[in-house]
Amino acid sequence: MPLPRSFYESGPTPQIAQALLGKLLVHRTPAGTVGGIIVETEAYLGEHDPAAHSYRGMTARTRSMFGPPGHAYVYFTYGMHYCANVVTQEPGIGQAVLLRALQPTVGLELMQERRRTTDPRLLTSGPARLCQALAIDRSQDGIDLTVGELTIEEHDPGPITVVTTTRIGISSAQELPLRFYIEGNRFVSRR
DNA sequence: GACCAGATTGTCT
DNA sequence: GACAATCTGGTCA
Repeated sequence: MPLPRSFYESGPTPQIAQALLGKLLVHRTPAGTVGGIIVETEAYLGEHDPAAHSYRGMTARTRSMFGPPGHAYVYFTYGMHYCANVVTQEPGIGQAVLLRALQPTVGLELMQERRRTTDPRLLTSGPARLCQALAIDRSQDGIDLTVGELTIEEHDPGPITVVTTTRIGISSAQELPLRFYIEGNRFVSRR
Protein backbone atom coordinates (compact mmCIF):
# COMPACT_ATOMS: atom_id res chain seq x y z
CA MET A 1 0.00 0.00 0.00
CA PRO A 2 1.37 3.42 -0.95
CA LEU A 3 1.71 6.00 1.81
CA PRO A 4 -1.39 8.26 1.79
CA ARG A 5 -1.15 11.87 0.64
CA SER A 6 -1.73 13.01 4.26
CA PHE A 7 1.65 11.50 5.22
CA TYR A 8 3.44 14.21 3.21
CA GLU A 9 1.90 17.07 5.16
CA SER A 10 1.67 15.36 8.55
CA GLY A 11 4.38 17.51 10.16
CA PRO A 12 7.47 19.63 9.54
CA THR A 13 9.52 18.52 6.53
CA PRO A 14 12.55 17.33 8.58
CA GLN A 15 10.21 15.07 10.55
CA ILE A 16 8.78 13.64 7.32
CA ALA A 17 12.32 13.09 6.02
CA GLN A 18 13.02 10.92 9.07
CA ALA A 19 9.67 9.13 8.79
CA LEU A 20 10.50 8.14 5.19
CA LEU A 21 13.47 6.08 6.42
CA GLY A 22 12.58 2.39 6.22
CA LYS A 23 9.82 2.93 3.65
CA LEU A 24 9.93 1.28 0.22
CA LEU A 25 10.46 3.14 -3.07
CA VAL A 26 9.21 1.11 -6.06
CA HIS A 27 9.26 1.82 -9.82
CA ARG A 28 7.22 -0.42 -12.13
CA THR A 29 8.54 -0.16 -15.69
CA PRO A 30 7.88 -2.20 -18.83
CA ALA A 31 11.31 -3.81 -18.35
CA GLY A 32 10.47 -4.88 -14.80
CA THR A 33 9.88 -3.71 -11.25
CA VAL A 34 12.76 -2.33 -9.19
CA GLY A 35 12.98 -0.73 -5.78
CA GLY A 36 14.47 -0.62 -2.33
CA ILE A 37 14.24 0.57 1.25
CA ILE A 38 14.92 4.27 1.83
CA VAL A 39 17.93 4.53 4.14
CA GLU A 40 19.11 8.15 3.70
CA THR A 41 17.25 11.46 3.12
CA GLU A 42 17.75 15.22 3.28
CA ALA A 43 15.20 17.98 3.97
CA TYR A 44 15.05 21.19 1.87
CA LEU A 45 13.00 24.01 3.33
CA GLY A 46 12.01 26.36 0.52
CA GLU A 47 12.13 30.08 1.22
CA HIS A 48 13.76 29.45 4.64
CA ASP A 49 16.66 27.50 3.15
CA PRO A 50 19.37 29.07 0.91
CA ALA A 51 20.44 25.59 -0.22
CA ALA A 52 17.00 24.75 -1.62
CA HIS A 53 16.30 25.09 -5.35
CA SER A 54 13.02 26.76 -4.37
CA TYR A 55 14.77 29.45 -2.27
CA ARG A 56 14.47 32.15 -4.94
CA GLY A 57 10.95 31.30 -5.99
CA MET A 58 9.40 29.11 -8.65
CA THR A 59 11.06 28.64 -12.06
CA ALA A 60 10.30 26.29 -14.94
CA ARG A 61 12.75 23.80 -13.45
CA THR A 62 11.41 23.88 -9.89
CA ARG A 63 7.71 24.10 -10.74
CA SER A 64 6.84 20.70 -9.27
CA MET A 65 8.61 21.49 -6.00
CA PHE A 66 5.80 23.99 -5.42
CA GLY A 67 3.14 21.49 -6.45
CA PRO A 68 0.98 19.13 -4.38
CA PRO A 69 2.53 16.98 -1.62
CA GLY A 70 3.30 13.37 -2.38
CA HIS A 71 4.44 14.19 -5.90
CA ALA A 72 7.98 13.85 -7.30
CA TYR A 73 10.46 16.66 -7.98
CA VAL A 74 13.19 15.30 -10.27
CA TYR A 75 16.03 17.59 -11.40
CA PHE A 76 19.05 17.27 -13.68
CA THR A 77 22.48 18.38 -12.51
CA TYR A 78 26.22 18.27 -13.25
CA GLY A 79 25.43 17.74 -16.93
CA MET A 80 24.64 14.05 -16.45
CA HIS A 81 22.82 13.18 -13.21
CA TYR A 82 19.22 13.07 -12.02
CA CYS A 83 18.14 13.36 -8.39
CA ALA A 84 14.68 12.56 -6.95
CA ASN A 85 12.74 14.40 -4.25
CA VAL A 86 9.35 13.99 -2.58
CA VAL A 87 7.31 17.19 -2.26
CA THR A 88 6.01 17.96 1.25
CA GLN A 89 3.55 20.48 2.72
CA GLU A 90 0.72 22.18 0.88
CA PRO A 91 1.14 23.53 -2.68
CA GLY A 92 3.11 26.77 -2.97
CA ILE A 93 5.46 26.12 -0.02
CA GLY A 94 8.37 24.67 -2.01
CA GLN A 95 9.63 22.13 0.51
CA ALA A 96 10.84 18.62 -0.34
CA VAL A 97 12.84 15.60 0.79
CA LEU A 98 15.80 14.45 -1.32
CA LEU A 99 16.10 10.65 -1.54
CA ARG A 100 19.84 10.01 -1.12
CA ALA A 101 20.18 6.24 -0.78
CA LEU A 102 18.26 2.96 -0.92
CA GLN A 103 18.93 -0.56 0.22
CA PRO A 104 18.21 -2.43 -3.03
CA THR A 105 15.63 -5.19 -2.53
CA VAL A 106 13.46 -5.58 -5.68
CA GLY A 107 14.69 -6.28 -9.21
CA LEU A 108 18.39 -6.63 -8.39
CA GLU A 109 19.27 -8.01 -11.81
CA LEU A 110 17.69 -5.12 -13.73
CA MET A 111 19.38 -2.58 -11.46
CA GLN A 112 22.73 -4.28 -12.03
CA GLU A 113 22.23 -3.95 -15.78
CA ARG A 114 21.32 -0.27 -15.59
CA ARG A 115 24.20 0.55 -13.23
CA ARG A 116 26.74 -1.63 -15.05
CA THR A 117 27.94 -3.17 -11.80
CA THR A 118 27.07 -6.13 -9.60
CA ASP A 119 28.42 -4.56 -6.40
CA PRO A 120 25.25 -4.09 -4.31
CA ARG A 121 26.82 -1.15 -2.48
CA LEU A 122 27.21 0.80 -5.74
CA LEU A 123 23.67 0.16 -6.99
CA THR A 124 21.61 2.77 -5.10
CA SER A 125 23.96 4.40 -2.52
CA GLY A 126 23.71 8.00 -3.76
CA PRO A 127 20.97 10.27 -5.13
CA ALA A 128 22.07 9.97 -8.77
CA ARG A 129 22.88 6.27 -8.46
CA LEU A 130 19.40 5.39 -7.22
CA CYS A 131 17.82 7.35 -10.07
CA GLN A 132 19.89 5.47 -12.63
CA ALA A 133 19.12 2.10 -11.01
CA LEU A 134 15.38 2.84 -10.90
CA ALA A 135 15.28 4.55 -14.34
CA ILE A 136 14.06 7.86 -12.91
CA ASP A 137 14.55 11.00 -15.03
CA ARG A 138 12.73 14.22 -15.91
CA SER A 139 9.84 12.19 -17.36
CA GLN A 140 8.94 11.31 -13.75
CA ASP A 141 9.07 14.98 -12.66
CA GLY A 142 5.78 16.00 -11.07
CA ILE A 143 4.13 12.58 -11.02
CA ASP A 144 2.00 11.38 -8.10
CA LEU A 145 3.78 8.98 -5.73
CA THR A 146 0.56 7.74 -4.09
CA VAL A 147 -0.69 5.98 -7.25
CA GLY A 148 0.79 4.71 -10.52
CA GLU A 149 4.19 3.54 -11.75
CA LEU A 150 6.37 5.17 -9.10
CA THR A 151 5.26 4.93 -5.46
CA ILE A 152 6.51 4.96 -1.89
CA GLU A 153 5.05 2.00 -0.02
CA GLU A 154 4.31 1.44 3.65
CA HIS A 155 6.94 -0.85 5.15
CA ASP A 156 8.03 -1.98 8.60
CA PRO A 157 11.83 -2.04 8.84
CA GLY A 158 11.74 -3.13 12.49
CA PRO A 159 13.56 -1.12 15.13
CA ILE A 160 15.90 1.49 13.61
CA THR A 161 17.95 4.36 15.00
CA VAL A 162 18.04 7.60 13.01
CA VAL A 163 21.31 9.55 12.79
CA THR A 164 21.12 13.31 12.07
CA THR A 165 23.98 15.12 10.28
CA THR A 166 24.62 18.03 7.95
CA ARG A 167 23.75 17.84 4.25
CA ILE A 168 26.13 16.86 1.46
CA GLY A 169 27.25 18.71 -1.66
CA ILE A 170 25.79 22.15 -0.88
CA SER A 171 27.62 25.48 -0.59
CA SER A 172 25.23 27.43 1.64
CA ALA A 173 23.47 26.60 4.93
CA GLN A 174 26.00 23.79 5.35
CA GLU A 175 25.62 23.80 9.12
CA LEU A 176 21.93 22.87 9.28
CA PRO A 177 21.20 19.36 10.65
CA LEU A 178 18.88 18.24 7.85
CA ARG A 179 20.38 14.93 6.68
CA PHE A 180 19.06 11.70 8.16
CA TYR A 181 20.09 8.07 7.79
CA ILE A 182 19.57 4.66 9.38
CA GLU A 183 22.37 3.95 11.83
CA GLY A 184 24.58 1.05 10.83
CA ASN A 185 23.02 0.55 7.39
CA ARG A 186 25.75 -0.24 4.88
CA PHE A 187 23.89 1.31 1.94
CA VAL A 188 24.12 4.87 3.31
CA SER A 189 26.14 6.95 0.83
CA ARG A 190 28.70 8.13 3.38
CA ARG A 191 29.15 8.64 7.07
C1' DG B 1 42.03 4.25 2.43
C1' DA B 2 42.35 9.60 0.89
C1' DC B 3 42.47 13.00 -2.50
C1' DC B 4 41.67 14.98 -7.06
C1' DA B 5 40.43 15.98 -11.90
C1' DG B 6 37.24 15.31 -15.57
C1' DA B 7 32.82 14.48 -17.49
C1' DT B 8 28.91 17.34 -19.69
C1' DT B 9 24.62 20.36 -20.13
C1' DG B 10 20.43 22.65 -18.16
C1' DT B 11 19.50 26.70 -15.79
C1' DC B 12 19.83 31.21 -14.17
C1' DT B 13 22.60 35.83 -13.79
C1' DG C 1 29.39 32.82 -18.61
C1' DA C 2 29.41 30.48 -14.12
C1' DC C 3 27.95 26.90 -11.64
C1' DA C 4 25.59 22.81 -10.10
C1' DA C 5 21.54 18.84 -3.73
C1' DT C 6 27.28 13.93 -8.30
C1' DC C 7 29.90 10.00 -9.85
C1' DT C 8 33.86 7.71 -11.69
C1' DG C 9 38.37 6.44 -12.40
C1' DG C 10 42.95 7.76 -11.68
C1' DT C 11 47.04 8.46 -8.38
C1' DC C 12 49.47 7.85 -4.13
C1' DA C 13 49.83 5.45 0.21
